[in-house]
Amino acid sequence: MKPTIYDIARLAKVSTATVSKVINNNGKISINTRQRVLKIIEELHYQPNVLASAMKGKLTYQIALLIPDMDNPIYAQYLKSIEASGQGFGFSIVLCSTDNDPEKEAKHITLMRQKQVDGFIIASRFKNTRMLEELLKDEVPVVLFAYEKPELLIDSVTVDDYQGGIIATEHLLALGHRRIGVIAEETFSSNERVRGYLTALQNAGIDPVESLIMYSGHKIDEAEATGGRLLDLAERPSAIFGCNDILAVGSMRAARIRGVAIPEELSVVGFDNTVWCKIIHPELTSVAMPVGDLGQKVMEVIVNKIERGQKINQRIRMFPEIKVRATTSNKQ
Amino acid sequence: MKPTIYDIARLAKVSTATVSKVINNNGKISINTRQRVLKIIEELHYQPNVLASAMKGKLTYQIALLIPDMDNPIYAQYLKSIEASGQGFGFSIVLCSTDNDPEKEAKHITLMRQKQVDGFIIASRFKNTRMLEELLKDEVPVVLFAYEKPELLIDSVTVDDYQGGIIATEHLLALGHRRIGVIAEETFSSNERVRGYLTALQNAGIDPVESLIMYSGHKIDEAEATGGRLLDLAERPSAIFGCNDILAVGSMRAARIRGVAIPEELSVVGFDNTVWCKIIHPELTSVAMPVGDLGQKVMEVIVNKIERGQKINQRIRMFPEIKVRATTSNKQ
DNA sequence: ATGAAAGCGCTAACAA
DNA sequence: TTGTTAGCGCTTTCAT
Repeated sequence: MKPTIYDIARLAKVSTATVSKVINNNGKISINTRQRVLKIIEELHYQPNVLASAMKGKLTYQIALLIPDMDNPIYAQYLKSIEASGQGFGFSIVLCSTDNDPEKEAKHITLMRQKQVDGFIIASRFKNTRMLEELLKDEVPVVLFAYEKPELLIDSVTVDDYQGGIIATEHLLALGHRRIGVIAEETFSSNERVRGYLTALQNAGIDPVESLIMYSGHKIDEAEATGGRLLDLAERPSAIFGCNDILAVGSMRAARIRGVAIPEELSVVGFDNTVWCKIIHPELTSVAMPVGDLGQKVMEVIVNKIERGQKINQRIRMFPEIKVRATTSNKQ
Repeated sequence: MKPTIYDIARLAKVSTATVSKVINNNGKISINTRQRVLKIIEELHYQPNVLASAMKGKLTYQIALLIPDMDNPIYAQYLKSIEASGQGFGFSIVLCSTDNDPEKEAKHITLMRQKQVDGFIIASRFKNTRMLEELLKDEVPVVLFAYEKPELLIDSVTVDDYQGGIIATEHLLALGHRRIGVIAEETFSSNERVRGYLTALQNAGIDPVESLIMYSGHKIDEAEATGGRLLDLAERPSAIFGCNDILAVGSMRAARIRGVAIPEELSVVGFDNTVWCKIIHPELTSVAMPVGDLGQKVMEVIVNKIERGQKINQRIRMFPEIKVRATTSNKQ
């Protein structure tokens, strides 16, 4: 059997209370007793049972991360970043793939609450608003990541998507492009990026053309099809802004199929700056978010809520920056 | 306060024992009592506390997944597949990124044991053999995934890497290639794939050329450099087998830089059949493992160990198959 | 069919 | 400085 605190107490000839104090470094313990207890702990390879301590109102040091799926490489990066900063704060991450399914979202949340996780990080999108409201009502620590829910008073840590849309579009405008297509998804972030695109056009005194704004599913094939529709327009855009790298890469494929040269005949900008940018040819210009900092920040926020019951509500938006690569050039 | 089993018992005018039996569907409970209890549970939105039940010797329904990192897209796929089948079995996955660091491996294992996870799935590589032996000694359920440790009596679920190496090489041989380079990593799987490569050459009556077998780090830049060394050989190979897609894609980049046309002047085969194969141009021929089936299998194995204490040791190897795409063609 | 009660391993208030 | 003890929420044995 695994040794318990009782075994340690017995062998060290002290009470379990003393052992507990030694383990948790609180209360006053004489140096002698402490050493003796520590020695026994060492000898028996004693490991405190986190469950039992959580039962007494302590934390489980587990945070559930709800994320749509791992097919989009940016989600893998989110996960990596959040898990890494979690380690720094002493929290483990329980992964919950939602597949954009509100049912699954609800099941995960229910299950994770039964497992007494200390909080929830919800990444990228979440359909089940009812569930979110319930968490809020029950004062469960929740923070949204790379996602906002303006209608709810709920903390979030995101990149400034609107700003990102502006940056991407201004980059293309500066290269002389006037007819700029955009491919978006039906998500909050995507819409913000489109809003940035419109602002940038307006600032440049260009009237937005509705037919240049297209919506696509999140699979690469759908992106390719949508990019194709943009390229098949009677008056073809000279540049495309994909609201994420998948959408941009899909457009690049559509261009290749049609023999449209990138960047000579078509400039393309993506968003997320995933590794795809560097493996595709030509390398993709993309708007980068500071994923590492975002992960760090979201853990800070949720840990403050968990450990200090911090109630301050905040929407943190960090700045994106554009990584210029080979898919964008002056309009010819 | 969240309702406990006592609240339910009180309101339903039964004992906690009865409530417990209703929740767990065991013992004999009259239909009336059951209904009454269920109704109260419903009304209070009662959620049993998994911690407390785990304290009484039940499971936590959590499995720790140790995985090197998320940068390799195949790991993200592993994770996705394992998490999905975990859901099917009612187990959650706690993610532990090891970064190939034996210290981190050890820290995670210690921590996860304190958190009383029911078992461990260790994916792809694991350096800390001492830790592994300790788990085995303590009879903690562990299964290796996409990784084997021949010197230890430990269960594993993998693809048949040796066979995969044969398949990849035979594909190239069938296309008329004789001088085939290979880029490997210093891992068990990679070595198996190289072994398959050697076997296939031998079967074809070709003497392996030592200088055509190169080892690379796991980053794309390192792969590109190594691919470059292969291409800069006085007598350049007409085909390269990359022991994973990163290595293959790195070679493709090296080829592009040197103006070596793929597949006309160089055929390339990868391994893992990640999404990279479909986004790179030309699309990469790659050996695919049945990731979904592997994930399913590994959960089956570990859940049998956890729930039925199954002791049967087994190494399960599933069959790979090649997905032929555009990077391979007849030697010209 | 139902309930009383012990106890899982730990923490913390209180006593000594 | 150290120990006693009550309980966290649940399961399970043994009575009834």
